Amino acid sequence: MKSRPTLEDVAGMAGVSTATVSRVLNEPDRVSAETRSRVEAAVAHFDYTPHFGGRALASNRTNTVGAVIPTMENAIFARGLQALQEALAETGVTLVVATSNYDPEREAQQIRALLGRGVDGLVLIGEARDPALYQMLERRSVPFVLVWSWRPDCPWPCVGFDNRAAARAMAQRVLDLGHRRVAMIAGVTRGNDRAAARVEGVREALAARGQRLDESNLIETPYQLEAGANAVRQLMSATPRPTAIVCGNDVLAAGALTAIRALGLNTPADVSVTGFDDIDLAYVLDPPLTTVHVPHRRMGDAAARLLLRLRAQEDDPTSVVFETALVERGSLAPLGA
Amino acid sequence: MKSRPTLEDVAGMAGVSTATVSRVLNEPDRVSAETRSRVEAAVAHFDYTPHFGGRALASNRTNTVGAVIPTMENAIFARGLQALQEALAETGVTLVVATSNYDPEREAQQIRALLGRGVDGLVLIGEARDPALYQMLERRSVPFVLVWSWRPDCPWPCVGFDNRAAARAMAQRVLDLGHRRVAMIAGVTRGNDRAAARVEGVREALAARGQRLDESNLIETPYQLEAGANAVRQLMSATPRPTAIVCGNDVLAAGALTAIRALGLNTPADVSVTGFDDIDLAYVLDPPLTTVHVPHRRMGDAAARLLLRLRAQEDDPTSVVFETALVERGSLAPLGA
DNA sequence: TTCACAAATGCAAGCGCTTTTATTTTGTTG
DNA sequence: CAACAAAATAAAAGCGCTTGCATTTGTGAA
Repeated sequence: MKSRPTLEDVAGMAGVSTATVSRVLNEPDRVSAETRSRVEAAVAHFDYTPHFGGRALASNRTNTVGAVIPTMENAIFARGLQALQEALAETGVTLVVATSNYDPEREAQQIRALLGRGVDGLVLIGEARDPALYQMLERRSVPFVLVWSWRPDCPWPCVGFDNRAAARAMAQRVLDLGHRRVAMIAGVTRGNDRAAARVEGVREALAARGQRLDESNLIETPYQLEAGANAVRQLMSATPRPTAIVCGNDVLAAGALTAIRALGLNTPADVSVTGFDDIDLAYVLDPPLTTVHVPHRRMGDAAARLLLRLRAQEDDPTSVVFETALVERGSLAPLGA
Repeated sequence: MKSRPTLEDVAGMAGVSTATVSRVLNEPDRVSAETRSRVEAAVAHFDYTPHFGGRALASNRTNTVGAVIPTMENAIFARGLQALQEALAETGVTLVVATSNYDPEREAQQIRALLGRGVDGLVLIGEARDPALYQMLERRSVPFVLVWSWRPDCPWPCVGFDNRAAARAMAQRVLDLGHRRVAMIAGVTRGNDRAAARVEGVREALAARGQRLDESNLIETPYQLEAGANAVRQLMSATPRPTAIVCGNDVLAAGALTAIRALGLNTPADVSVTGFDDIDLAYVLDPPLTTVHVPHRRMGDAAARLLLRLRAQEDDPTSVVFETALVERGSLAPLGA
């Protein structure tokens, strides 16, 4: 019986048509001040809020954008999302988040689910995905932005950084410090261009010095503490042992540090370790982690702005690249120091 | 020109009415197998997906539930949300997340925003909030579940644990180990019943031994690494210094450990530290953190189930309490050990 | 005063779907 | 094979809102 108030109720009370109430809500300037205040009073009286479905149907917009991220459990995405959300909220747009757990099939599924929810924009992590998916997005003309990765000539609108160059720089630094036996603990590269680019970057740096990352010195594993720890145990059982371990992200590096300590070894005296991302975790570790700083918040923010512009089609916005920075802390030291 | 396909398009192609197509989509069993496959073919042909707004308007449901959490940047919420989302997804329900940054006003605002988005259920963190908000939720008969806190006789459906009892147990343990100068770094208690309950718990344990937590030994500060570090600097400048610091959560404890190290002191030799939550961070710290384990995932899962039952109104579901466990690691040691 | 024009508002047609009710088809039974 | 019940489908009425167009009102210039 006590069903929610509708536009009509409000209009009735204010003595205007529903069209006018709608205008007060959406384009207040088009209504005279007097009428507006009368309508606003009625709105307040009923504690009226527009019906989302009705609105979406009539206007064919939901003011919702979706994001599909690998996981909420890595602080980097959490942080980026927060910024994304805040920037979108300024324009009255809501963010809906779904997770893929680094599984391409699951990601595709989640994208479909979000489209089904009527999102009018999409934020996706990285570039690697089935071309059919991109086709579908274009066919439905859903604006989207790729975040977290960037490369020259990427055909899609991106907001990211050059993972490969950043990883290369880190590996170069490791080599500059005299290390020659360098191993890498990488993330899973299938369906993850960021992880793959980081491996490539390290490979390039090594190649430039005439070295290579052979199979025994490269372990690919999920981005989890335990996985990082396991990888270290495997790497450190080789003879000779590596003197430096470059990790695909900070979580792997944290697991690595813990395992190294458990083995009775010392970082960086016995083996140096580097991370990637520069999450908070990195500087509470002991020793604090030398890592690559990535401006997650700023990326989230930029992604929001780019997406909003795409949606408004005001111009033809282009990709945004961010610089990364090598942050030197205690976990990387010169060989033999 | 190439507007999206509608039910009518599909119906036309399959040679049935729109009602039948709708049934195929929503209650497949009510349609004969033959018709169904014909419709499904047409759906596939158009790559049809129902229009969210139309659906929401006609059925008056969005199959969306909202959650307002303090922040995505603390792993505990991230983890709980992940579980929540997964459990909801099994029923085809989408989760929309908003953040309040521990600000009650902002939380209220976000709740309103979610209601405006037509969520048909709500997950909120903790119990402390303006009674007017609860009234509004009841008036609109929006089902909701409170997570993360629990106390006897809580009038709302809760899925949580007894923060006070857990904190009390931790403080008791600290006292049992011989500590007499105990300090606490707590979270901000305004609008945060979990933080407040944890302080109370510690107070109770101390009181039971004839001690009290005086002003100089209790610092209330935001849940941030830097804040934990600052608090430690302040506490350790007192004479005599505390021998044990109980922290309101693991993030504060991590900041504390880092600052203690920076002061040239040793944990636990010079001062013991305890945390709360048992996030991954806790066991990669050095020393690993003695803390209270909280089953975040299971809470998220249980919250989803409870909310779905509330929504279906099949019965009158009751609150769920989880047990916590004291996890002893290296950061807490007997006094003088 | 009158007219042209702009501003303010009302009218009413949908938007795409669900759902109740009515109708047709199918199957069953004596 | 008629008679009826059950199953399958169609018809059509909205759900609450936005928006193009028509109408009314107010304004300044002629």
